[in-house]
Amino acid sequence: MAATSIKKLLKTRNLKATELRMALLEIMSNLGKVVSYQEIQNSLTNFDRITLYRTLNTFIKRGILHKIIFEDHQSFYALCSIDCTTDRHQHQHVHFQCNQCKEVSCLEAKEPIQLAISNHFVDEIEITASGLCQECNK
Amino acid sequence: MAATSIKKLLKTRNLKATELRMALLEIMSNLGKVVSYQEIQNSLTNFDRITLYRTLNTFIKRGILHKIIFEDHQSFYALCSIDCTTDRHQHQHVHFQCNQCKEVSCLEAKEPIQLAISNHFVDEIEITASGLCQECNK
DNA sequence: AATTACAATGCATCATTGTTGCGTTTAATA
DNA sequence: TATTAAACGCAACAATGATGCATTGTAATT
Repeated sequence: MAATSIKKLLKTRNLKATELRMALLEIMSNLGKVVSYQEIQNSLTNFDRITLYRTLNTFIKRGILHKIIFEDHQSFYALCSIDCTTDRHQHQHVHFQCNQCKEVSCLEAKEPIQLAISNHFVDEIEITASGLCQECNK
Repeated sequence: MAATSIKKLLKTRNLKATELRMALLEIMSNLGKVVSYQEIQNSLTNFDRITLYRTLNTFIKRGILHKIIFEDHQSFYALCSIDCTTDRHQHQHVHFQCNQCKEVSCLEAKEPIQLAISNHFVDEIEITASGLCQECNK
């Protein structure tokens, strides 16, 4: 994603194009995958921990990023699809973590994921799976 | 669960029946629901934080408890079904959190949950959903 | 019932992350 | 360029995760 596109994205969400925000989105789009909090920290230089914390939360709230939590409490972040808005995240995918290489990926579902539970109103569904990824399964 | 049953359970997992372990399992089985880490701490008296931490981890490793993590990093714990062993957790259910009362429940699936991803080996699947529970949806 | 072995505890210690308040700085607009 | 609200950066604190190690307690044996 070019710097101008990033600025446009931020503008649509009523967010100022600050240094850390630009750097973060550039890293995320360059890596083009799900990244761990660790990776984000390692990729950034001269940043304030609290600002990063707030930036991530802001991005999640505004539908720019989404967060995935696995059993070991590690947080992962991924750029949202174009459908996500400030109001609502629209995810139709499964989050998969490879037990071997520990990489996380978003696997798009072909059909909307449905889940009916009697007498419950189901708002959001999150599916995480683990096993071996394409590479490690060879 | 009676004290003798708890002792038996611990014995089958090669664990000593210590005070905290007995107290923890008694609380879990009395409450008979998914409990948050907070609730566990509040229900216990005179306990060491690190011992509790290790006890929970031990129980998870031995297939006595399973842990559920929601977006807000709060941990929840539930007694495993009888099928879980030291080697492997066997869960065929969905974890549901109510957005209103914040209660978490395990909803048993009628059929085994399957998920096929091309070229991946899928080992474990975890489904979490949120919305309104039976009570709050009235 | 006393002895023994080792599992489990309790304490110290440190790291990481989450969270909030507040004064200062900066981006975006006029 | 001046203005203003948003965002930052720092301080401070809480909660949890994690490990080492000496001490204690459980469970099996004698």
